[in-house]
Amino acid sequence: MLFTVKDVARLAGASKTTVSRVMNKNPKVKFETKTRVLQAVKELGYSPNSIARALRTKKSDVVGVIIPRGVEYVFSDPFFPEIIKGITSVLNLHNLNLHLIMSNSESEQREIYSGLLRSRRIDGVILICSRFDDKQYILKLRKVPLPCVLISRFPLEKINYVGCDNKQGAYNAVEHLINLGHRRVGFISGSFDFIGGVDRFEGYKIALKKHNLEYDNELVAKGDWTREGGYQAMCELLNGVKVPTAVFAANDQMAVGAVKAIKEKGLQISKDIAIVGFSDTQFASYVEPPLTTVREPTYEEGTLAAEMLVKLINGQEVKPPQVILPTKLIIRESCGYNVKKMAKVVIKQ
Amino acid sequence: MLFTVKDVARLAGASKTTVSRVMNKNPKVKFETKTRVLQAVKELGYSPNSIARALRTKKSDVVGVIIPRGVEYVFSDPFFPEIIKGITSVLNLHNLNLHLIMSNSESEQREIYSGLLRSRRIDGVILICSRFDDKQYILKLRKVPLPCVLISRFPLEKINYVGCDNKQGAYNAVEHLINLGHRRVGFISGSFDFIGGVDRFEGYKIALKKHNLEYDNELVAKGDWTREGGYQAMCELLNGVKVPTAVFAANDQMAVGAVKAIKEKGLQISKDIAIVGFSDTQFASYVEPPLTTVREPTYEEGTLAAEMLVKLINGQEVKPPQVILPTKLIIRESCGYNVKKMAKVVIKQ
DNA sequence: AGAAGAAATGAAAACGATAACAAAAAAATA
DNA sequence: TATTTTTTTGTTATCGTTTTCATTTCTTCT
Repeated sequence: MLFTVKDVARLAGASKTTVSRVMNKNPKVKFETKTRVLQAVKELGYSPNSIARALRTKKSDVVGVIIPRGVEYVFSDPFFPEIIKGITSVLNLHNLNLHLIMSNSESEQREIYSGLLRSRRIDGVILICSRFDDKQYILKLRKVPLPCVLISRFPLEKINYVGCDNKQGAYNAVEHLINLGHRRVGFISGSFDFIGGVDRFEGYKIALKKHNLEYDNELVAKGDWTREGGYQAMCELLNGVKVPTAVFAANDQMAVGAVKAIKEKGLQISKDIAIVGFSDTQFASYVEPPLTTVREPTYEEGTLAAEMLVKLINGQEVKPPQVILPTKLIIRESCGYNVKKMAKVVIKQ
Repeated sequence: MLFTVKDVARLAGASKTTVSRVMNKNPKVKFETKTRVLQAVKELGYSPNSIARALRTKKSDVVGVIIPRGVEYVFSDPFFPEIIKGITSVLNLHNLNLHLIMSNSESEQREIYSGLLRSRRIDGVILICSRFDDKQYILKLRKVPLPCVLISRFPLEKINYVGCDNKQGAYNAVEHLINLGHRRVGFISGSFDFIGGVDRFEGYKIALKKHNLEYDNELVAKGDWTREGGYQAMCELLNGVKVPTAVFAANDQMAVGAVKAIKEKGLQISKDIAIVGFSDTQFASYVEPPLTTVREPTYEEGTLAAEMLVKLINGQEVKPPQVILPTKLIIRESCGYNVKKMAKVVIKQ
């Protein structure tokens, strides 16, 4: 049996208002009545109807997390659970609930935006976006309007987001290779409809420039974020006129594919061709040899985004509206090391 | 600006009730008035307040998915996103929303059960359970009461669940090894607080028995589902008095760890020691050599559970209340093959 | 002790939808 | 045309809270 304030009020010999005050920890209730009410609450196992409360207060205490179709796998594998864990850790702290919105198709996606966001079911939204195409949805969100935080940098003004520094991360990876003595550093790109794909490519180019190496189209092959794509791209590079001595792949999956291609060619990783990945997904360390890669602070992206959103919902100001978290180069065994430069390099598990 | 039925009614020159009827596709509205109302709806960009509707109808159109702390990683990696994808694909079809409940601690877990489930915020629950300990929560759920479907077999009567056939899967894996000619088949177990851990162990033992091989404690080492645990367990086996010629690990992560240990010992996978994993996670195919493993139909578990729950919510009968989905042995390269038995074995990518 | 002020409590309205019932309009029948 | 039946529409109550405002009770001070 489910009870209401009315039941509690009757049992405690108080009014509905008083019961409500007790439930909401309003201090203007005499200690004695409070205990009487709490006793009744306990006795009946009463828990307020959050729907009714939401209707009256116009606050649902629910946050929507939107995951556009396709994002969860393409980029990196434990991305999705990790980011959700980060988000929930913060939301739980604030007694907020999480609505997971995962569209399986473009049309579903559209419905979500037209219906759900206006249904007052949600106090704010975290949008895990990553493609330039997501712009249309972001603009719609703004019109609702609903507090909103993106996960991933996005080239739009006046928007809240938290992302990781893809450009700098890529830069560090490539610089690492150059510091090891490599002059012919190849790149296996992701697709360029992804923001991260473009940024990582940028970082690659900037690193070359900084070290006076000329950008060479022959050293770049296009992948599609998958292992198979990485494998194909590496084959291209291996069969090209200029075979690179080191390759930076825009994510770990492709790096793993590249490793396979290199091995099949009878070459040795790190000795013949060094390789660096991006994201530090689990298989980066599973592969033989363990992959040097760029670690993305996925969990922190989740927590930060959630914290930002909570502030927005509470009408507080969000200090820097846009946050780019630093990445970290994780050095394992896929690049070996140049003895001359060894002082600069710390081998890490 | 957000509008209500009242606004639409005024603009369309109709009553609130009529507007409500149109929104709910009630057929008893004259075509002419219907179009007038829809015109007004469009003009104002009206969308019903789902909170108010939920209060009145006592249906929130929200389904809770509970993921107890720790489950998402221990078992197998893409488990979590894959199962969620399966669930959402069905829920979206029925216009149901998904509340993701992820507790970060035991105390949070407890709060969830005492508060959220009674808050009428949810019409039903999918509980991704896997430990015997989860029993307490299941029992609480029953008391609420709230339609509920478990993902994972659970040793309780009169409960709805969908799981995969861990026992048969393990059986098949071990039988495969035996068919290849192996007589000394080892087992790396997971922890036994997990239902799947016990079932897979059972399957191992049954397969031995069926083929007249005696169970031998010396051939069994305890892991903890992690790669590191698998590595340690394999080391134990390798240093034991009876070194197995084949090993079945209760999940892929441990299998990968075992592979590492075997390689370090200077032995060759499949030639010296064959190995089979469980789950067919992504790294099963990433490892060198690609792992023979048992595929768990994760996505289908999600869809089926969601379909069952939808039926329960609608008061329909759920035909078989408990479903065990079959697994599939994926044969790759970690076991090689016995020429004599080859006819039985199909090599697969 | 009585008045003024503060603290605690309660009655009634409101949030925005739907449901039950009643009434009006249209169609069918006599 | 009058009457019955059917279709369509509208009125009012309701879901379970919180909020506003009024009232009561308790303190404090002269």
